[in-house]
Amino acid sequence: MEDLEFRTLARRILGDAASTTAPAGTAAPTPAATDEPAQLDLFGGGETGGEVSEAASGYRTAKDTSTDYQLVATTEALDALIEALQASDTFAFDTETSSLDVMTTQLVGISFSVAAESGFWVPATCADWSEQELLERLQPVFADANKEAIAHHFKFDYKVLAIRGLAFHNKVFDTMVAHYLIQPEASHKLDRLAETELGYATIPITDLIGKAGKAQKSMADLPVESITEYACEDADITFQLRQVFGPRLTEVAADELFQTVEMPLVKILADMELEGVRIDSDELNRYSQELGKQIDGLTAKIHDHAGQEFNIDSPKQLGPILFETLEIKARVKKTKTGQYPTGEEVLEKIKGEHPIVPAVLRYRKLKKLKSTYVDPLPKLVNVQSGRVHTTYQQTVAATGRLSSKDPNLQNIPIRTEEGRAIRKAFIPRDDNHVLLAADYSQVELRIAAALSKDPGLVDAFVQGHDVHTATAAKVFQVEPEAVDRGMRSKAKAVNFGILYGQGAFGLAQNLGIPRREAKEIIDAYFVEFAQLKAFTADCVDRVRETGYAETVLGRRRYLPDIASNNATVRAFAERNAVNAPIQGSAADIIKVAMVRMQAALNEHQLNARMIMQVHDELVFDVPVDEVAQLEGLIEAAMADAVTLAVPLVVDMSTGQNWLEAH
DNA sequence: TGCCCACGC
DNA sequence: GCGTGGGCA
Repeated sequence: MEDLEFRTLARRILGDAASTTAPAGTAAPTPAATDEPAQLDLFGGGETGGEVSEAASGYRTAKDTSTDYQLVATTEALDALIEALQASDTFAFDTETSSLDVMTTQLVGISFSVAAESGFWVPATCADWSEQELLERLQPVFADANKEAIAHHFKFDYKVLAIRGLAFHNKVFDTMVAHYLIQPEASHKLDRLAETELGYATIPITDLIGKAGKAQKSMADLPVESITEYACEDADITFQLRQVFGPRLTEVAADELFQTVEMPLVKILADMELEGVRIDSDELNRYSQELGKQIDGLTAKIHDHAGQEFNIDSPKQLGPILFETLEIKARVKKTKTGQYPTGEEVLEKIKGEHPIVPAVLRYRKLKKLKSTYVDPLPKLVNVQSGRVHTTYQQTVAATGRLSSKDPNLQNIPIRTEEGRAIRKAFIPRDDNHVLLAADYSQVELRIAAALSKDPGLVDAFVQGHDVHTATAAKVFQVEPEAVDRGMRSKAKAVNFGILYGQGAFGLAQNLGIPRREAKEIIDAYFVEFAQLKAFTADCVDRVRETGYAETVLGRRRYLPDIASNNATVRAFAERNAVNAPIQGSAADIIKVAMVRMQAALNEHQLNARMIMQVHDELVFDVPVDEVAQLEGLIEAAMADAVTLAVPLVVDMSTGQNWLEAH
């Protein structure tokens, strides 16, 4: 790769940028018409899979596309690139890193593209600059609020650069999130989209660093020149995808959702992840020891009962012990694999038959707690920050929800005493701070009420009544004062069932009652809440007509299975048709609240930080003297996120740990 | 690697 | 209904 000739560079870029158009034929993979040889041949004469994949897939590749990919490794070349970036009102970029762990990765370089089939690769360091010097040169580009930055999975690149002090003020267009709105359940990987949307097969990363395994190299191990084509291609493809997805977002009526919710949210999530959550590792380690002792005790007890040692974690071994050795009579049939069922539900039923059973149940609970939460959490604490830095995934849940991983902060136990102990280990940054948890009360049921306009349900919320008690009163035809716990819990189960599109079978299973009784309850329910019933039917009808379910902000979920000939498959789609608008609207609402809340924090220049999102709950790390002010801002941001036919109610509480903050 | 189970909303 | 993750086979 030659050093670029910067005098001609700007002219060439500007010329290209001026004539850039969205590529035609975005769907069908069309082999390139050009017989022009690729500019670069990094891999020698046909040693790699380029030709193979081209032949096999029919997609164009770098080899048969005339591209202008340039290495930028001199001050003159960098000057020209920055000039080109400043002359363009939009640019795509992509960071290359040595690993995918943002907190520890090295920055290898950044690629840019301001026009289709062209790109620039800028190594993080070279003879002419250090990493910091490079970022200082690029800072004005990223700080330009009038410029659009395009990236695929922007959150990752943003975090890598933000850690290094770069300030971002560009308008953001994340092609991954855009595609998530266009086709939520499809793959959003860049390589895949290059194929399906551009008919182009990218250079496999394995061509550079080898296949996964011990011998796999890191991006940082390669000579910078050899990365040029690969890195430029990513920025180029990203640039091209933006041209395709812009109009597509309009077609699916998702412009506003994208611009005003999802794009602002990307940066907010990134900042939450970088901020992290402080964990009391000592507390968890103590608890781990305690759990370990209890598990050992239970293991001995269980083996003692069984009269032999065996693997309690293995259903295959546990089954025969329970039902043959100990001859516990189970009124259950074996599973299709010929094994005894040992699920919690089964064991719960035969708890009284033999003392080994409750011991196994408790053993499982504690083992699960220890291996899923107590032991892994301290290992995920970043040594520098002393906090866990989760990753919020914005493009995986089909309904529009976020998900959280490494660690998953959205499934930390709360229901049992032993589980709740884990929440005690989530603590504020220091003695001067508290955790503040703010959660939407019954948000999905309120959405169901608002969307259906069912008078009974709407009334209960408008009057501020306990919705499950109000439901029970109607279903069981008694005064609200006469509703007992059993009635309320049954009503609660039906309310939840509605949200999940669940039928009599599911309800019966949940409540442990005969299916006939479950059906009676549901029938009575739908007599009282006839409009809610009509709403669920409308949801299904609309999906049949349009092909998709839709949330309050117009987020779509396509459900082609609604027309399936397979009754099971079709029924699943029908449940989704009811659930997706409800669950998805709840996701929309809290996302809006997060955007509003971050704006409020910025506007008032508070030191409080939003640090967690758990579907209907936001958690803040707050200086004690900001608590009162913050509560007012949260109430305003969350309760008024959208206007519905029922009020949104927000419950708030503070504490010295996450458990206390509930 | 896929399946089952269990945790959250 | 929507997820993530541990452990077995």
